[in-house]
Amino acid sequence: MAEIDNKTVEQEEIIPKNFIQQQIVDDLAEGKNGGRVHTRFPPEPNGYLHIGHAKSICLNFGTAKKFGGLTNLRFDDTNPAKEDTEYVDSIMEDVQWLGFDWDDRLYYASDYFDKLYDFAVSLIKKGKAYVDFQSPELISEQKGTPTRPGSDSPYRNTTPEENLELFTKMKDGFYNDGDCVLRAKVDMSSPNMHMRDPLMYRIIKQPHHRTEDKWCIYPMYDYAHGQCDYWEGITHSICTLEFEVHRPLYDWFVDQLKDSDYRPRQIEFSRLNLSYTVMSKRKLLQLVKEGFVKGWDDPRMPTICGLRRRGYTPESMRAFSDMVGITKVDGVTDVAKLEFCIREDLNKRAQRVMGVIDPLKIVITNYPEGLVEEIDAVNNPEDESMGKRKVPFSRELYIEREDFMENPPNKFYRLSPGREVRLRYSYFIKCTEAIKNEAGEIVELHCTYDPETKGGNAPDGRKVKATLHWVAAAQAVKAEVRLYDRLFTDADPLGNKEKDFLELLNPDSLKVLTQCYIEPFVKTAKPLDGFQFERLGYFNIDPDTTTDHIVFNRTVSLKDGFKK
RNA sequence: UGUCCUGUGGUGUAAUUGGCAACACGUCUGAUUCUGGAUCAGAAGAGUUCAGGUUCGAAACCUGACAGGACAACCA
Repeated sequence: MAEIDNKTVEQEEIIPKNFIQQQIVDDLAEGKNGGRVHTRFPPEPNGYLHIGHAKSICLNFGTAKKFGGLTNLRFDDTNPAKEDTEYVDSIMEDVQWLGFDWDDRLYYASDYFDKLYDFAVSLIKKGKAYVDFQSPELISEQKGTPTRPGSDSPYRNTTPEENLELFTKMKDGFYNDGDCVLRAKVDMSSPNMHMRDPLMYRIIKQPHHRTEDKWCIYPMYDYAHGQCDYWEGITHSICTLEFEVHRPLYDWFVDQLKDSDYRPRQIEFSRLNLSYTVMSKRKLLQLVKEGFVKGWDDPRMPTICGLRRRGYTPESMRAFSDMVGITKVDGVTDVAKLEFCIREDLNKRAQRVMGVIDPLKIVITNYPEGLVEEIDAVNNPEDESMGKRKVPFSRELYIEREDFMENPPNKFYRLSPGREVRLRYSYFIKCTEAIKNEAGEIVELHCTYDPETKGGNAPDGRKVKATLHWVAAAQAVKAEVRLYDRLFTDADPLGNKEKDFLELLNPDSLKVLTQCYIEPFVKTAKPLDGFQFERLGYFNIDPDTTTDHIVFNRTVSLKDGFKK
C-alpha cells in the first residue's frame, strides 16, 4: 500500500450524523488504519451522473472531510464495451460543479490493469484461479440458483502450470471473446451466488478509452474494485445496497492480497429514489436514446447536468443530500424536498425581476400617451445589499392573464371589473372595461390609474388586496419560457406492475410559451443566470438563448397560497 | 423452498446505545406583508409491522411470524 499522509483526527470531537459515520468513529476508536479516513467516489464512465450520485458524492467527500481525511475520484473503467471519454469529462465537470475536489487523486481502474494481472497470476500459482473454457450458458447452469447449490466446472482442477499457460494465451489474444474466462476458485456450494467461483477476467477485443489495444482481457468489477481500494489505501469503501451480497467476495480477494493489518471496509447504504422520476442509468439512457427527452441535460432529467440547466444550484443540491440522510432503508424521497431546497436557496439570492408569461394587454386610459416613467424596484427584499433598479412604466402594459377575472369567485382578490389593485412598485389601477373579440374572449383591459398612488401607496391610506406584476409593453423584452412539470405521472414509475414506465411519461412535462414579456433588466443576462420572476417562480437563462432570442427555463414555481 | 438486508406520522430521518418517540418536508390554521412568496405563531398527524418473551422500564435486546428489497450479467 502506498504511503498516505492524511491526518488523523480526535474522534471525540466528531458527532456522527449517520450509521456510516458511526462505524467510522468506532473504527477510529479501535485504532484501525492508523487513524486514517480515506474514501473514494468510483463512477463507471458509461453515463451521466444523476442526483443519486450527487448524494453519494456528498457522502464520500463530505464524510472524509469531516474526519480530516481524503477522497479519491476513481473511474471504474473495466468494460471498454460500454465506456467512453465523453462520460469521463462530464463526470469530472459535475463533481467539481457540485463543489468537491479530488486534488491530484484522480485514478482509473485501468491504472491497475498490470497489478491486477500480476495478482491474478499469483492466485493461479496458488491454485486459487483457473481458466474455464465452458460456454457462458454452461457456466451459468453450473452455478445453480439462489436456492440450489452449484456444481464444479470440469476445468476446476486444472494444474496451476497449465492455467498459467492458458491465462497467458488469453492475455496474448490467442482466444476470442467468449472462448474462455478466468475464475476464482472459491466455493460452488456457497449460499451466496457471488462466491460460486466468480469470473475474474473475460475477453473483450475492443480498444479501451485509455489503455487502447494493450489488453484484450478485462477484469470484472468484483475482481477489480476491492483491490483498487486496497492499493489506494481506501479505508471506507461506501457503496449502494445492491453490493451488499458482494461484500464476502470483496473481503475474499482482499484477504488474498493484504500483507498488513490495513484493510478497506465496504459499507452499503440505500440509493436515492425520487418521486416522479427514474434514477437508473439504463432507463435514463433509454429516455435520451429514444428521444423522450432532448438529451442528458434536458431540464426534466434528474441528472446533475439536467438540474444545473434547470437552474438548480450546487448549494441546493448539497442541502438536499444532507436533508435526505443516509440509511439502509430503501424508500422514495418526495421531490417536494428537492423543490424546497432550491426555493430556500434562491429566495435568499435570486435577483427579482418582473415577467409576464401569459400576457393580457392593459391600457391605462388616463395615463399620458408617450410618457415613460422610471420606477424604482427592489432587487431582492431578502438582501438589502443587492440594491435597486429602474423599471419602465407607461400607458400600455401587460399583466398576467390569470390575474384578471371577469366574474371572480369569493377568494379571488386580484383584478376584476371595478376593482382596484396595485401594480407592484408603481400605481393603483382600477379596471373600467374588458374588451372582447367576436369569440367573446377578453383581448384587452381598460384601466384608470390614481396618480396620487405613485410608488405604490395611497396618501388617503386606502388599501388594496392584491399586488400584480407587470411589464411596459413597448420596453419589455420578448422571450420564450419553458415550463417543466414532473417527467412521470406516477410517483413510482417503475413500481407500477401494469404499465411500462414509458407509458407513464407525463405528456405535459414540457410547455413552451413563446409570447412572454420580461422587463428590460434581463437583457444582459448570461446563460444559467437565475432570477425570480415575482409572484411566478424562479427562472434561469437557457443555453439555447441567442442574441435575438432569449429563452428561460422555469426552475421551480413559487409556493402558491391561492387555492381555488 | 436458500442466503443476506430492511420495517418509526403522508414522505425523509432522529431518539447520545434500555428511560416521557424528536426534527425536517408536506398538509391545515392564524398574524403580518407592496410577491397569495418570504417571515412569525400555532395545529393535526406515528405509540415505532404483528405476536410473544427478557426487564422496574423496550422503537432499541431475544424468539417467531408477516411485509418489502437484493442475489442465479463474460454489467457496474
